[in-house]
Amino acid sequence: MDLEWNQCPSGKEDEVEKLPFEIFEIGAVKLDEDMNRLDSYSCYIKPQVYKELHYIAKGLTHVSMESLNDGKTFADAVGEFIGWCEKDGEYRVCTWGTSDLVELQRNMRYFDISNPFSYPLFYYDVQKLFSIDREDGKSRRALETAVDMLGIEKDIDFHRAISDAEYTAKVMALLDMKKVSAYYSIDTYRTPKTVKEEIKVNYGTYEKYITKGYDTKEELVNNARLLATRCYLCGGTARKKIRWFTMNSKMHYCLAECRQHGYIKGRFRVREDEDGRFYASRVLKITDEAGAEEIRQRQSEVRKRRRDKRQKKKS
DNA sequence: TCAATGGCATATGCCAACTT
DNA sequence: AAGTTGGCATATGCCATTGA
Repeated sequence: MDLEWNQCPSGKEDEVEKLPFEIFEIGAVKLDEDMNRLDSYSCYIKPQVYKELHYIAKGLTHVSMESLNDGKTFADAVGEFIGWCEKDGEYRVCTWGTSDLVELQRNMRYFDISNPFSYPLFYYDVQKLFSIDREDGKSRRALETAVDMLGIEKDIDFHRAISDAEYTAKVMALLDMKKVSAYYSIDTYRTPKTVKEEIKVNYGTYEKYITKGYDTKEELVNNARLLATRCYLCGGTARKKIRWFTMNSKMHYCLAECRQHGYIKGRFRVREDEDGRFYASRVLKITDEAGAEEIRQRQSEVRKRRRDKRQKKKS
């Protein structure tokens, strides 16, 4: 799936706060389990909030307001699109990058449409899968770059919803899905409300954990479930070698050790959801002596920096 | 132009424990 | 008693990347 959206043409001062980006086009291609192309979907949406195109969006997509005004209401478009998704049975959304599902749900919330997606919402970020399969797993390539690297023919213009969906599908079809299929992403537009809704996924090489939301950061970062380090391979307690520490209040790190599986490095990031509640997304990962040493280094650097600050202040 | 992520960096202030 | 140190927390900004 790919979306095109517009933003306030006259700048942030005049924008509608709850809707920084207004979706005006939906495009999608449906693949089966074997990556065979089954069907496609495409539609325009008539703008309700920003009635002029921002010059960036206009230059990128080359659409005209005239054609958008012939489009459907957002509610009709979403209803139709979700119907198209569901008509052949179970489906999984795949996008290039992480932003489309966020903006889609933000638009749904703004236009008061109940969220049709299952919870928790797992999806494939094809940009990430491409990186895991063909690069270092961390790079974030532009769709056109990936298309070039894979030698896919560029027979249609980029930056239209349906064409980018077609290209994303073609990229995905060329990936080694046996290798990358385990690496699905977790959408956090809707965050866990209760402990029961919390999300913990074991990816084999690492474990991801999304906590519920708390009113204050203090409550969050002092929470026992967040701070506890259990080995995700055997379930045993992993004793802390270095307790949780932070460099900037957002990223926290620790080092633990499982009796059976050795060093486990932990990191969590404090995040804020749309309702202003604080939650954490934590990753535990088995590491080796070198990885452990990196954590020790990082901690001593933080200490040294603070020590230096003190002395500098005195002199 | 605007949103988001991750990494790195700077500055500041309070408190408790330890050292001198 | 005065000074030092680390822990903890807040705020901010830069860089590089992607998305529209």
